[in-house]
Amino acid sequence: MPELPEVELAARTFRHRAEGRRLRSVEILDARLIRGGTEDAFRGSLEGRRVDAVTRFGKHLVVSLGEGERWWLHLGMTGKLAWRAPTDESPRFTRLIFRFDESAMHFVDPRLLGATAAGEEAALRALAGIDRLGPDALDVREGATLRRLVGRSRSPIKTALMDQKRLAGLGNIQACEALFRGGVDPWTPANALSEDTYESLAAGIVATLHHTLEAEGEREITYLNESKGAPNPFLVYGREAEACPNCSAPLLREKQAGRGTFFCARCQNVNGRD
DNA sequence: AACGGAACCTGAAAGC
DNA sequence: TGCTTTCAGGTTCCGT
Repeated sequence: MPELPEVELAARTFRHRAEGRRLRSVEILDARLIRGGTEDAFRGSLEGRRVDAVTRFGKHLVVSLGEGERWWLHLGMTGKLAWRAPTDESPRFTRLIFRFDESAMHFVDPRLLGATAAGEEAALRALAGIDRLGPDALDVREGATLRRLVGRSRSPIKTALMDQKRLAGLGNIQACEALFRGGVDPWTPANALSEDTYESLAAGIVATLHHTLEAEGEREITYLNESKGAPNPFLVYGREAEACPNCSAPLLREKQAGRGTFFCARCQNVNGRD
């Protein structure tokens, strides 16, 4: 589930619920999420410590616990942080529970592709690969900046946008949405796009990130107590065969580097490949 | 160095 | 109905 907007919302909720509070206990239901050390070491690094700050880098969360101690979390593809009252039952697929005095944070992750670790800052950043991340996608607003970051790659622009070493935060959905908003063919090599195209693509990235933040922030509040799923907030993602919101042509889906790419052939000027 | 593809995991939905 | 295949919003490793 999580790309930059979801992780940003997770960070805000985390701050709201836990900043300034002490982590009382850690329950490990499935140790496969824990990296870089034993279960006991992980628990030992966290229990009794106070949450000073929660920071997001791309899709990564880093929690400052004081005295140089840090806690890293990555939600992978299916991870979620669910906050509940202390006595509430865990949601299905809860793998770890972090208990505070007035609430409990459940790390829910059906596919176990998420990860977490705790330890001294430098070691943790190396383990998590945070030093290898490109700039955060929310901070890249200029076409020229975007071009400098991804424009030397010969990969298709969609692949380049999702490369966290170039630009941190975009995943499959946000890349599809940004390319649609910018009117860009996802298969064009990144180094073959014009300056003007980078300008509209940068605008597309900013627009989709803010749109998703607002839509899902709203969802979180509105649907907090409802079991119903919210409507699809995206323009093209998950809308194969629906009408393009811009030109009404049927939207298409094709596999690209193993991931589904949703697009409008007309608005994004996609010609036959293969 | 840089790229495509498989692997890591598991569940839900679609297809037959 | 029940079995099989495909797909899923991520990252890393491996071979070319």
